[in-house]
Amino acid sequence: MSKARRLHYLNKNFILAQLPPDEIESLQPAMQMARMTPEDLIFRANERVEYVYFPITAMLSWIATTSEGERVEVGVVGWEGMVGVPEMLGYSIAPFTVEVELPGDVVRIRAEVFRRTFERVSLIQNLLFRYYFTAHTQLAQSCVCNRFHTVEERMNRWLLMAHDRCDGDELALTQEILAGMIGARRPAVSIVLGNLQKAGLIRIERGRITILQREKMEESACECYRVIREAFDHFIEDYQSSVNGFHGA
Amino acid sequence: MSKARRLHYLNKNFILAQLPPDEIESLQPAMQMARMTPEDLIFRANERVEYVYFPITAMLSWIATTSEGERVEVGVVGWEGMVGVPEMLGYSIAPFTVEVELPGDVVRIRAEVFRRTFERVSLIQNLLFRYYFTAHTQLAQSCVCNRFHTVEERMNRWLLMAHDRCDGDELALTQEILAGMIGARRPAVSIVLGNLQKAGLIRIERGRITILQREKMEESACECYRVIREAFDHFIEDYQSSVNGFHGA
DNA sequence: AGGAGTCTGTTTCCCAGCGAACAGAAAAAG
DNA sequence: CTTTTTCTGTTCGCTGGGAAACAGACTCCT
Repeated sequence: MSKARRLHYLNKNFILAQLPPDEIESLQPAMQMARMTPEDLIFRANERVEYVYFPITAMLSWIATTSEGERVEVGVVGWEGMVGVPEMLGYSIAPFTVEVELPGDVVRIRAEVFRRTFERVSLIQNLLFRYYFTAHTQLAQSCVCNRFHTVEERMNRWLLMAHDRCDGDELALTQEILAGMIGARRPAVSIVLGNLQKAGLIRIERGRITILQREKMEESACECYRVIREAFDHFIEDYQSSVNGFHGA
Repeated sequence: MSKARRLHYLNKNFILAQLPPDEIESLQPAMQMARMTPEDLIFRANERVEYVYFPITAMLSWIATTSEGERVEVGVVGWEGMVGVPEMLGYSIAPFTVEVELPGDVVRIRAEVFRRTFERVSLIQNLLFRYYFTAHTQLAQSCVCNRFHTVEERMNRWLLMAHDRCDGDELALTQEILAGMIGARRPAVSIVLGNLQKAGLIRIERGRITILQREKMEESACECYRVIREAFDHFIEDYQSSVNGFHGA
């Protein structure tokens, strides 16, 4: 799916956009739009979940940490997904830390209200499970990427994934944060970013990275980007066709 | 949960053991016991799923590969779990390769029969989703482990996880395979194993590794082992108490 | 405007582990 | 028993990137 096609969903969250009107209506009172920045907390691991979140232009990340304080991102969530799935099963405790990586809008729904949606079998339920399985692929591929690929490759992948989920070509983030996302040190990231800029693929400014030549970045990214993207594309296209089958549209 | 307590489930698969009698009965005709060895194929990524598998003494692994042929395990499945979850959602295509890592017994059920279980909300369905979320934790922690931990730490973790899932203290596997599991080269594994043997924690024989001092191995393993194990323990204990609550037992 | 705080570019040292290669030992095949 | 195959132990050079440190640049605050 092209970035252009993706933009179709940028004014709304893909999952919410699939909800039948009656389900939307019942959630409406507990639903609110919010603008989130990296300072805002989404979930802290092992703490109670108050809201489930459906990003629109914001990008969230699942973060895993070690007791030594090392951090690495194990998954990203943008307009195509949501966080708070455990709520579906009646778990109120977040298994991972989730942070805002790129500022933007989200829709959030109070957890206890959202959970009621799962008291019967529904379209949204099936959709969310499918989403979760897709996220599983993302996680597995991140595993591979972390094991075998260089800082350059991992960073390239991350930038492309972020670019897919943000509005426009500018990513508002520092090199420090970027390094944290891919589990590398800042100096390594700084050098690699410098090379990309010399090659004209990106522009670096303080606290901001602008993607200039996305196509070339895709060429030089590791296969992990493609694998993950295909999984998400499949999730979206698959669901659309199943809905079309349902409604005869 | 102690290894001793775990052994309680070794004669049966934990998930199957939770099934109410009527569900067992309806699955019975499609269910069969089989002995699997590492030569047997479970799933190949992107191919059709014929059976879902519930290991008993066998240990299976989800394997991710790169196009260059590098391989790394992204998850293990033993007596506590199952493979074939996508079937629950009507996906018939395996997202990952799954292999037999340690030979042993499994129960398998023809996929199309198993799927019927999911046409209505049931206990087993909730159980399986919970299992899948636990597997998610395992995957995320593997991500961290792959990024930050040494060959020695990763190998230690793997040996402990395998030990939790096998019958007895002997693991029937070559160093080559072990290296593949943790995404390292055999020489590195060979050296680390040699050190463990010198320290008296294991015994190495051709094609076989015997765990001699499990407690000491746990001490020297990275925290990833503990995190994953706690997630699985929680899965099992949580479900048991919810069932007890249900049945008043 | 000036100073504090934050972000970025770069350098130096160092090592875990990859890649490659080979020899010996155990098992399997004949 | 001999040959072949499959494992295991070990060695060595090389490199990506971690750890630490510092200077310069930008931003924001007062």
